[in-house]
Amino acid sequence: MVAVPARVPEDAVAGLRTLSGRSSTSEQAADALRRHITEGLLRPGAQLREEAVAAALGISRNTVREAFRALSREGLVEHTLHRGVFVRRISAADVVDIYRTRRLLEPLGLRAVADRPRAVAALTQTVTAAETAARAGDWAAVGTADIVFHRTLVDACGSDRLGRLFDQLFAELRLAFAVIDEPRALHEPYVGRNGRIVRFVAAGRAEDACAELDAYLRDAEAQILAALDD
Amino acid sequence: MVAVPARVPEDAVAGLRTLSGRSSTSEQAADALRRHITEGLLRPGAQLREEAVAAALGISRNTVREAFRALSREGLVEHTLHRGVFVRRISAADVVDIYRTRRLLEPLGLRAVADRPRAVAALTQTVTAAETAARAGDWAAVGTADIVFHRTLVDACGSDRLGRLFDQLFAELRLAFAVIDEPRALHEPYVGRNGRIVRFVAAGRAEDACAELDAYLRDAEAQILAALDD
DNA sequence: GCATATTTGTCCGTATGTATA
DNA sequence: CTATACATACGGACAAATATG
Repeated sequence: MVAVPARVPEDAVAGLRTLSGRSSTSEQAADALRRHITEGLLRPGAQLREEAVAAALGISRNTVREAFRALSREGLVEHTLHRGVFVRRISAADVVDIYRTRRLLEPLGLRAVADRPRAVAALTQTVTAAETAARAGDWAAVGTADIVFHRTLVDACGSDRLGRLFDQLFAELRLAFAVIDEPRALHEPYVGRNGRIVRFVAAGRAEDACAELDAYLRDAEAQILAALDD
Repeated sequence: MVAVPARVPEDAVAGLRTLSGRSSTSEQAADALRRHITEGLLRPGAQLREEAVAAALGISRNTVREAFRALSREGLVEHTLHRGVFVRRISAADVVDIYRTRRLLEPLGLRAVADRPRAVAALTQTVTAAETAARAGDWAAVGTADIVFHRTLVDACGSDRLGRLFDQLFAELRLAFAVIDEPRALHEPYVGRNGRIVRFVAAGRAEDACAELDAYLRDAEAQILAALDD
């Protein structure tokens, strides 16, 4: 048989789940690849070879290529002509822009939350979940709770399009997280800070909450940028 | 030969320009379709039949399908399983959400502009261009100048991702504009209002500028919603 | 730098299923 | 209900670009 060329391991794509459902095959393929990427099973920079993906999913190359086009528009993969498709590598400039965007938008959500007791309750709940997960040492769950916290903030703006922008933005951030091997150092500090934010809001001190949020975002940005240098 | 079925006229796609360049064929096809849609040559609701598009562009159906997947992610077309691809129809709910988003984000840009004389100059220039076009009766150019004005606002935020969100959002708005047959009634009122906004900013009255911007956005939303009811 | 192998890009033909007149 | 047009999906083919030894 053929010697495995393996610039990238042949089984990088082996665990893709079997497809089933009533959406189109290419959409199911895109879903499977999306899950694999966001769960960190496919690392940034890894190449997705058409034939390997097609074989792993039991579908044709043409259908795989359709899935690639969709994922490319989502920013999860990069397409280079005649070279192929690779899991997106997030640059330092991307991180800077992502956090600039967050610092602009999340305060809008925070001020919207201030008027809504139910939103404050939802935020409190995610902080509690994060604290529980942190005590259990489940840093992946802590990271998820952090994302839910900030997504809840944005949701309070009431704009679907802003919500979708943030989903995409968080998907990119996950790609940056994937490069960091220390989930604890990454997520632990922010459990307490989210708690402070929500307590400020609950106390009606919206400006203090915004200041804390801004500090949180600046520190998180600096931490990821530092981790990206290696 | 085959009788033309023509739920949609066969030549709806006939004017697609010939492809050429150094990007992939499917990307060039997507570009050509994107231009046709944003320029209003392909109306919302029109079906893009694979074979017709492939024939018009002189490419294969597989390649057309790849282009469709990309355009679908951009929100320019809608994909319905086993029915095909249609130019996106913007709903009233979409319009409401789009303007909600604009009312959240554009004030951020307006406050950022206030500190930058060069940005104020750029805004002034687009207003002048709009006034010139209005005197000439070129309402398409007036519409373009309006878009440039508000895009300049958002640009002042300094976030690429916000800029891209707005590009997409304006692309959707163009789909809504395509349903309106009176370009003059649509664009004329806003030439003067953009002028007021920029004069407030130049005078250091940022809050007055924001109030005028908010009123502008509410009126524009109401006008489009009214036109959409028919 | 060159020859070769691999992979992508693109096309075609075709079979099957689905929605609509 | 049937017929038809169309989308879905596959597999094979070949050229062109890229990677490899």
